[in-house]
Amino acid sequence: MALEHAIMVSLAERAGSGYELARRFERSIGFFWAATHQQIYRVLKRMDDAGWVQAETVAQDGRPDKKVYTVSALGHDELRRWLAEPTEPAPMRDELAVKLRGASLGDVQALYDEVARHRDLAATRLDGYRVIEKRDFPDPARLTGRNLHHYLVLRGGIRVEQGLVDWYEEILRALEADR
Amino acid sequence: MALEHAIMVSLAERAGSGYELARRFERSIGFFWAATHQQIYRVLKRMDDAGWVQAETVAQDGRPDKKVYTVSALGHDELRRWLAEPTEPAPMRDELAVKLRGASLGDVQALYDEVARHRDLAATRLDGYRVIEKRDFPDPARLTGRNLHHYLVLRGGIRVEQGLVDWYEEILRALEADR
DNA sequence: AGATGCAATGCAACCCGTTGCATATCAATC
DNA sequence: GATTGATATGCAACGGGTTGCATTGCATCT
Repeated sequence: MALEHAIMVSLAERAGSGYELARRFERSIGFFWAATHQQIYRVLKRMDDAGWVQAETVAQDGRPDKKVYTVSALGHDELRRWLAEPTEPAPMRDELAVKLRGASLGDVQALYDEVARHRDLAATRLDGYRVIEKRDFPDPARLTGRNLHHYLVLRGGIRVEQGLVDWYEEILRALEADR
Repeated sequence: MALEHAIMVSLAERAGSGYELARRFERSIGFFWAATHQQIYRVLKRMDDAGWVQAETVAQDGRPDKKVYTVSALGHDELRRWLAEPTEPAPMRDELAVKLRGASLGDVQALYDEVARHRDLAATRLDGYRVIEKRDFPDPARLTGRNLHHYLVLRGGIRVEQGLVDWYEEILRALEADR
């Protein structure tokens, strides 16, 4: 599984607690690899047992203690091993596509509305990505190394969302013409 | 879950056995909702117990018996209920994106090769979709109802794969420029 | 004659993700 | 004074997906 490795990639960039990781997964990393705090805590513990990360308890004033995790040498070895390993493309899972395929067995107008809703959701996410793109990568041609890689991941998110928006609008146009 | 409903959508189009369904999931339906034969057999049994489908054992000569499943009235009710229900967009899961984000922690050249491999895989899938598009939907403007819906699902597959190919090529160009 | 492969169905074990719940501290608000 | 909300961590149960294995019959290939 890749959750361990996604967490280590994030921790290698900057050490952090489970709670902080959960918030990172809601933002940047979570755009292409989702995880809840329960998953993260469980996996962090497993990785601690395996020696991939080390925890340091940090007392804070005005807040509960936190455990700040760092990737160990063993963890870095594992990360390199995993990075070198080939990755199989994940099979697609699109529930809306299943509903579209079965649309004529139910209420086509309801599906139309649902597609419009998904279009709006995707357009909102796309806007969010574009804001990050302009804010964090104003001059993409000059990027190198890690920053370039981060930018390219964001580009993937933008392309996927744009593709979805275009698809949803094609569906809406076609369903209107079929009414 | 949607596997039950994906199976019912498929069975509503045409009755079939678990084995036949497994092959359909390798082709058309599986493009946007993957399932193995073990999953399918298990779920078919569950649906039979729930009364959503009915099985009829059919003897064949030269081949083992098969159980041909049909969607029952109760199953159609459940399908309509599910189709009317809102669908939440599934969170993305892209392992290659995680590796790209952590690329500088490992061998960047190996990642380059891996991206090239994924580009080739996506391009092959895309070609397959385009063949189906030309063969089964030569005149998309005239499509209506169920055929239109099937076409629109295929269009989604084409758009997604094309988006991936474009993304992978952007990555390859950028990594070359960064060498 | 033996091996491979396809058609056809199924069990069992394991892992992962989801959901619901629980707990504690402090700040800010009502 | 009580409630909400953020910070912070965690357990337990359930359900779905994955993987490995098992069986039977026939056809075809070596």
